[in-house]
Amino acid sequence: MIEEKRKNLSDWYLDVLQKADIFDYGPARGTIIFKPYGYALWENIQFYLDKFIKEKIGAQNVYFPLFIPESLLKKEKEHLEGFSPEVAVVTYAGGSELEEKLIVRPTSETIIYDAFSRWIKSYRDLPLIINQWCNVVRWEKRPFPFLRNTEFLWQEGHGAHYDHDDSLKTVFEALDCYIRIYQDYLGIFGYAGQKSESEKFAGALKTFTYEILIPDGRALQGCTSHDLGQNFSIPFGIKFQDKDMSLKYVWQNSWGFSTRSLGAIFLVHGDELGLVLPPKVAPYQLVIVPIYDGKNDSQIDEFCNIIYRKLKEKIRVFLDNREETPGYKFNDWDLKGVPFRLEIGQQELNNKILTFYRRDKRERFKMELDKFVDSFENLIEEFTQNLLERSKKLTLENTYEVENYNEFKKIMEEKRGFLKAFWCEDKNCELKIKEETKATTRCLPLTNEEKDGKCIYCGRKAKSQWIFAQAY
RNA sequence: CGGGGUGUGGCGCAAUGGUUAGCGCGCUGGCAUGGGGUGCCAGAGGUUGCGGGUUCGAGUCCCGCCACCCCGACCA
Repeated sequence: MIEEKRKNLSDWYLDVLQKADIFDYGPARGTIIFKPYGYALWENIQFYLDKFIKEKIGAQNVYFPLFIPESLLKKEKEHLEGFSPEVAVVTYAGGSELEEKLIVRPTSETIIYDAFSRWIKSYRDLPLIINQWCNVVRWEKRPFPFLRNTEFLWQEGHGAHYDHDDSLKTVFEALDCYIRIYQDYLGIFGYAGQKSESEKFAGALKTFTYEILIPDGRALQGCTSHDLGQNFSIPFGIKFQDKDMSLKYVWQNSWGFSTRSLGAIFLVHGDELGLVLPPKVAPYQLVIVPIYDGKNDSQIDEFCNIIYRKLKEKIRVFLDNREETPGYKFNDWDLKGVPFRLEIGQQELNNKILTFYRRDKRERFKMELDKFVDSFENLIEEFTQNLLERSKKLTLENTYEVENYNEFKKIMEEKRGFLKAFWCEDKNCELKIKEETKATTRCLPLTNEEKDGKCIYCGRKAKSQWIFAQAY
């Protein structure tokens, strides 16, 4: 809908990602292999997010087991019901049937909170905030690389707090970290907000999210941060003795950010030449392409090597001296989405002014090497902002404030996108809208101000405009 | 699980029931080229998804199975 050249976004995506050496399919359905170039991207995101999690949220990293005894998963009813359709279960191991089945974790609330119940005894033990980087397995009906893998990588953070306010503070700190990663590092705009009752995490009081518009008009849930209230602490018996000697249950939260974010990067920024990777997390921030002429090849090589050594200290750089034509390499690096390129040939040999190229604008520019190195931080900041602006523009241009249901249906049929509409917050209206238009509530934006309105579906009184879209 | 589709070198495809299953991309070796997917030469690479059946003869026809893909319900 939005970009002519990406009419078939799914084909474009699968084709480009495989050509760009991001991933390969795994042998089991719904699994993928992260190839070095794809995995490096995740490692770089991890680097920044991990720092945020430790410094801004105050969490410590841990690692819990992959297997969860079935009895633990059963302790919280809503959680169990939410996840049981998509869990993988080990029933046979070591040559015989297991006495108790083992769940391959779809998320780790239960196994972590079982430990919390033993670790937390006193108000002095609070808050307890931990985080783990791990894989989880969810048997999705229809897998799609990065956006819905059977197995995916993420971090999941878990906080146990003295009271609800303290827990909520962490809920919003986590959400804020995710928004900062998406906006300041990945250049991806979205709507931060609260999930509806039916869309929230199984077992949570409230779920907060960052909803991203994909150029085909559908919405991607970019992360989640849950206010768990005391829904888990009560069944798991996570209680502490307070100063006044009374026993109290902790207030909890959990929050996660996954490799789905890579899918968002590819889909939101990519163009007809291929990927456009945000420079702060791109595996290579710059690639040097030597352009040989058959006469001065050794001098060009030497010159490239000097520049390479100099850039290497501050920039993730790759020197591409493969035996391919320059045109081939240009296209290859455009496809792989490397943010900057430096072209070194006869013209540059005895010259201080070098030829650079930036992927987002597809423009060449001339600059002295030292100046480039000195202004690199600013350049990647500006590059990221440019991506964010584009993404924001796309999102705003495809956000429609609608007041009658026919218009709503028409937009969903013709172009999709985000639809902002009053909703009475009755589940039945939400369900009917989904059945009739495929759109579900994505979130109630945090910036929402309550006012008088009428539900887009039933016409009854409504106080807030929700964001609707077709979910990815 | 429902609806549709496809299985042939690594990938994309071709092959009226009839010799030794072809082509493009990619890969290997070589020569030239080199500022936006360059050209030529020489190579390597196959139990046609699996199992039956029909036939003088099956990639091709029939039956069964399996796998994967697309569309829906589920979903970070």
